[in-house]
Parts: sequence; C-alpha cells; structure tokens
Amino acid sequence: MPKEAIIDFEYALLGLLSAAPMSGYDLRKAFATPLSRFSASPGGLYPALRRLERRGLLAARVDRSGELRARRLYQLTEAGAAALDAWIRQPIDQEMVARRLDLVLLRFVFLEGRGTRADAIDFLERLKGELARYLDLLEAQVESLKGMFTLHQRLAAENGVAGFRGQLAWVECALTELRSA
Amino acid sequence: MPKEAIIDFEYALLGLLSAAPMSGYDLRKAFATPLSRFSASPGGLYPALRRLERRGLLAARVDRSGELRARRLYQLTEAGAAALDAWIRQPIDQEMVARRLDLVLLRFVFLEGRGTRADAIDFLERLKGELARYLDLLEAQVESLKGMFTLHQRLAAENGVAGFRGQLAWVECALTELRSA
DNA sequence: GGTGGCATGTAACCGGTTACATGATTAT
DNA sequence: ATAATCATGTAACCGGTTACATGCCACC
Repeated sequence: MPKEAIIDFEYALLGLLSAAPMSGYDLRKAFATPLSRFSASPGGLYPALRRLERRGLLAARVDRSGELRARRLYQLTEAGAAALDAWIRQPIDQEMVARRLDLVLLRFVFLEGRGTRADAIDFLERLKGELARYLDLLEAQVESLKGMFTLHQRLAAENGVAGFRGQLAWVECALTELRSA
Repeated sequence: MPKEAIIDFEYALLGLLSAAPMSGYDLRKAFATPLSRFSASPGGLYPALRRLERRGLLAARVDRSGELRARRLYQLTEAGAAALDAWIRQPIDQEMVARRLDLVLLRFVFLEGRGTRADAIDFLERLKGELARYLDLLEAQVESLKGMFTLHQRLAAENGVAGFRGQLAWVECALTELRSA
C-alpha cells in the first residue's frame, strides 16, 4: 500500500506551521478568521496534528516558557517541508481551477517564503493560463446551452462565468503587482 | 423531536422536480453539467429520492410509456412544494452570503416558476442588501488587518473581497435585467 | 471561589462521493 | 454476441463539523 495520503486540511496545517512553530491553540486562532475555509473547532485539528506527527511530517516539543499551561509546539520536519513544497508546486489542472480554486489560493499564500518572487510569478502565470482555458470552455458550454435556458438559469450561468472572469482579472492584477514590486 | 430536516441536496432534488416530473436517471443527467455543485453519481441520489418519498415530499409512479426499462417517475407532493417554497423564501442572512452563496443562487433559479417577477426582484433586492452589508464588514476586517499581512496574504484577501464585489455587481446587473424585462 | 481565557482531546454525526453491482433494452 | 445506453441500487469511505469533556492558570 502507498503511504497514507495527506488531506487538504493537513496541508493547511503544514503551511501555517511553515511560517512559525505553533501550538494547536495558535492554529485554532489562525482559522478563526471569516475568510478561512476550515473550522476553528478542535475536532479535526488535534487528531490531525497527532497524525502528522506520527507520520514524521511534524515534530512536537513541549513549551513551558510562559507561566500558562504547557502546550505542544509543532514545527515542520524536513519531510513535512518537502511534502508541503510538493503540494504547493503540483500542476494546476482544470479540476483544480474548476472546483478547488480556494486551495490554489492557499498554495499561493504558502508559496511566499517557500519560493522566490519568480516562483510566485510563474505560479500565477500557470494559474492564469489554466483559468483562461477553463473560462473559454465554460463560455462555449454556456453559449451552446443558451437556447435551453430560462431567464434565471441564464443569469445563474452568467454568475458562474463572471466569477471565473473575476478570478482571471485578479490574477492579472496580482501579476502586475508582483512584477512591479 | 422535530421532523427530520431536509438537506441541501434534497432541496435541489425538489427544485429540479418542481419544473417537471423526472426519473432518477433524468436527475443524474441534470447534475452532469460542469456548473453543478452536486455529483451526478447515483450514490446519494436514489436513497435521497426514497427518503423524500417516505416523508411524503415526493410521490413516485412507474412509467412504462417508452419501450425501455420501467422507471420511477417522481413528482412533488403538496407538502414537497410547500417545503421547497419555504426553503426558497427563507431569509438571507450573513452566514448564507458568506458561505452558502451557491445555494442562494440555486434558490433564485428555483424561484422562477414558483413566484412572480416581483418576488424575484424582491429576492435579489434582499440579497443585494445582505451582500453589501457583508462586503462592508469584510472590507473593514481586511483594512484592520492590513498591517499584519504579507504581500501574498494581502493579495489573497483582496481576492476574497473582489469575489464578493463581483457577486454584488452581478446582482445589480440581474436586477436591472429583471426590471426591464 | 467563581469566571473566563488558555489548551487539548474524543465521540458522534453529517452531507456527500466513490466504487461497485445489477438488470433491462437497443443497436451493431 | 457484445457493446452501449438506460435505469436503479448499496456499501464503504471521506473530509470535515458539532458537541461535549477535561484540566490548568490568572484575575477579580
């Protein structure tokens, strides 16, 4: 059997911990923003940290520096860093763009600090290409179905297409900003 | 205990069946578009249809009109139609706008044929209001955190905000179209 | 001596998907 | 016959959330 696969949530943990060692509680706070796609509740968090530790992707040490209750501070191992890098740099395919754009964004965030400016530009360049291709496909699809749509259905379809167009616009904007910086 | 809750997927089935009676197979085809948020696989579909039938929200009859294998044709009962209407017309709160916009869109689609033009306009009006309020909140949030953001984090946050701005723009566009039609 | 924030953990559930299995009918 | 399509169904899994439970420490 191949080694156990790493799930999205676990990659999010690896990514957050790549910036700085943190405790489970710190991670919970990190998830407690309205934009986070994961829950800040401990239900999935602590078991995931244990799993990652067991698999050698995280290392834990007990921190008693503060006067508070001792807490387990997690940090990436080399294997964890390698797994994170591989995840970040995996190709961006149509399925990603169509259904997992939020995760692509997350990978972009984590790429900062784990790659050069050129890497980031390249990442967005590839995202832009795949996004444009998918948008073409989507628009063709909508166009071909146009005759069968009711008014609301057409509006909803346009909503979907507009969303991806917005994403494409964002990528272009982000690219110029990255290039000028 | 209160009567069993209806889940999103089941509402989607009710909505699709509100347009015309269909078989499970027909519904699968309806889900087989790239924009659909639900899988076209039968795993969740057929059990859901049975559940809805058992609860009296759907009624099934066997159709042998074609020479093909007999199929179960489902249609809404009065209770099913009432449940669908209640779902469509439920208030649009912040949680809906922030995390469930796709379902709000679905409700908008199903509202066609189950409400007047004025109902649809009112629906979008309320969506627009809630969307604008959430957008304000989000922008304030991002503004207050701006100092702590790295470049990529800021870009990702702007991506999120831009997405909701795009939604707001779509609502306004759809409203003018609805009003002029 | 209670309240509230820090910190970790588990059991149960939930909505949904994958993969598999079956059988009928039509076309080749 | 055999492949493709129509049609229905189930078992197992999956990622994730909810709800609950516990204990430490500081502050008032």
